[in-house]
Amino acid sequence: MTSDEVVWQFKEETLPCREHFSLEKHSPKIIVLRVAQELGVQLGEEVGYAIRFEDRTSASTRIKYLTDGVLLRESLSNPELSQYSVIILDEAHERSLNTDILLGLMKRLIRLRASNLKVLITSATLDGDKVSRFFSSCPILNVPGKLFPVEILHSSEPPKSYLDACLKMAIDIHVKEPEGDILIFMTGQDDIEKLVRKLEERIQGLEEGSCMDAIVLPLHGSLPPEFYWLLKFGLLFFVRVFSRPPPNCRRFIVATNIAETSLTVDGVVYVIDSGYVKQRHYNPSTGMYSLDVVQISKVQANQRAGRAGRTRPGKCFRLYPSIVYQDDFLDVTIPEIQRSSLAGSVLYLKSLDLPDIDILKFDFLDPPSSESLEDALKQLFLIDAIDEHGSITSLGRTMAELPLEPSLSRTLLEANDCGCLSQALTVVAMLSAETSLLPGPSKSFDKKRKHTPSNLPDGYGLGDHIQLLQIYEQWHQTEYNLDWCKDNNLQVRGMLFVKDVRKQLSQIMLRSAKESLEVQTMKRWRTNEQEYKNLRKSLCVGYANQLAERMLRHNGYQTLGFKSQLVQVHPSSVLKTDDDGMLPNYVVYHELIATSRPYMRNVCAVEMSWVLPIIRKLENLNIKKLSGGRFSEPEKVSEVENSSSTTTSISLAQLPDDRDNKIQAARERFLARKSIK
DNA sequence: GAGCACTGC
Repeated sequence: MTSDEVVWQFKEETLPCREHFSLEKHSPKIIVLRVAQELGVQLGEEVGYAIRFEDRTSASTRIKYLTDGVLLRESLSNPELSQYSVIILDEAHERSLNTDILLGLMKRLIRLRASNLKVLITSATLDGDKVSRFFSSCPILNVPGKLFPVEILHSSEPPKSYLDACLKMAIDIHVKEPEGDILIFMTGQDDIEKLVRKLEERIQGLEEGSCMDAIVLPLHGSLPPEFYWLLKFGLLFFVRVFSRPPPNCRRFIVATNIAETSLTVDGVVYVIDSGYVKQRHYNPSTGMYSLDVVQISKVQANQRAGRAGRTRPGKCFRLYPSIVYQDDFLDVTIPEIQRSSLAGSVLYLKSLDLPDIDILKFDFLDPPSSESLEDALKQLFLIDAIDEHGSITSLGRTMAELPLEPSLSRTLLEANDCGCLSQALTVVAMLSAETSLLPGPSKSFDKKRKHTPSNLPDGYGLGDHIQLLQIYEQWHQTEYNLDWCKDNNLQVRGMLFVKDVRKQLSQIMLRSAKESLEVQTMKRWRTNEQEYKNLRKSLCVGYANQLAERMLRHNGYQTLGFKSQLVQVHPSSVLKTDDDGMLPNYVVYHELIATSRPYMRNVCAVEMSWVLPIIRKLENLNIKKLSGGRFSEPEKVSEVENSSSTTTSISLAQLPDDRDNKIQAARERFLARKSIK
């Protein structure tokens, strides 16, 4: 369950207080409040909820609302989920990684608990027949929607520049169509800001009195959450165009796909759909993530159109021809499970110890590629979570209990042995919130300044992890002063999240902590030199699969792993060169991300003596053993033969080639169009 | 020299 329409259907006075000003996090809370009210019971008694940092349930709870992630955690300690007699999986069409795993687990549970468990899967758009087939032809219930009709109009040909096309279309609607807000779907913050500026210019250029007033509002994830409330209640604090408030004022809302499902804006009558979305995609053969602009799916296109028909009949203007929609768009969005690294999920499933389940043949609604599973096994082996036969180790079991990616869990366990657990907890928590810490490109600031524009520490040049640690330590010394965050350009929301995560991880680690964390915290918060070293060593163990070696007389790096890549340190890194201008010989990285080039983001210097045992382990890696004979090393013949022979030897379903081609073609078309303007 | 769609355990 994520933030939901229901949020917006409540009156202001029923809203609970908002600690951290985080709206999304509390939406289940609001729904559950309504249910408790209607049943006339106290929240937390018969009706309760559980979300990441909060459990409001008791022994008397009969209806429990929880997120898919929390339910997965629960099945870790009770795989039969015996405390529940009915499980409703909501929003299944969103196909989150967690929901997909739950669908597989539910299929097994239904078999095991046929007599005393009922499962209901609800979905706005998911293909009912497919799910029914998956669950051995279970019955399908159709509940008709309550949307008003939406007229869909396609452009006759693809635009040369979709930004300009959005601009023109929006102005056209404003001049010609009767009142009603306009929702424009763009791909990212950058384009949104550009379009907002252009729209404002154009609107100001319109003849006074020729049409109604207008206000242009951006809507994307990095806006402060307070903004959503203002948007909701029509309070116009972004009044830059016309100061006169509604009713005689049209809102232009320029949004990312956050407005597709997560947020509903009342009053939208017109939708402009660019047909594109930004999507993160993991490539298991390179271990690299990329954030690409891709064509949306038919499901997404229809979801966007539906946003026009929530209050009255509306219109959706698609900036692409209907033939493109018909022939080029995928039917459904690629589920997250086919776009992510699976190390965490595979470890989780292995730790469940289901005797009747073979992880590599796990029954997914849409199975991930075998390449992706193979990649996950190799990653897990290198960090000692599974042994050479693919069985989970006791270390792996502890790792699975931590709500972290396996590399970070491994780092914590190693740090526990090295006496720097407190520091590692901080680094790991900081990394969990990393993207929401720094407010991004500060255009108003001096661009020539390097790296850390403020008084923030520099990690002694040893790397970004050390810097993250130092930042949190400084914040700690101000007794978590929120003004300090603002002064240093750190997002308050992000820092508070880090504090929550750190606390949660500490509690889980307490069970296996070598030295009481109390003691560690009592020690001075200033980390000493030996602790920095131990911390880097722990990171090296955790990131065994994310190592890189500098090339000779060159500051480029080569990743050390099953598939070597040429990469560079991301320019935002605080890693420093030595007196000869050279970067460290060995580094670990948090993430490989392909943007203009393949970059290592969040880099930390490590020593060769720590790297050698890992290289030895890499040499012993045997995928055939790891997968119980399911996968085998590609035979070393020619490149072409090689790839065809591996595909045929694999029994699991692969991504259909056709789909990959479609995605690639769409990306190329988009890039071509962007470069034209 | 570069850039961050969206969730959330």
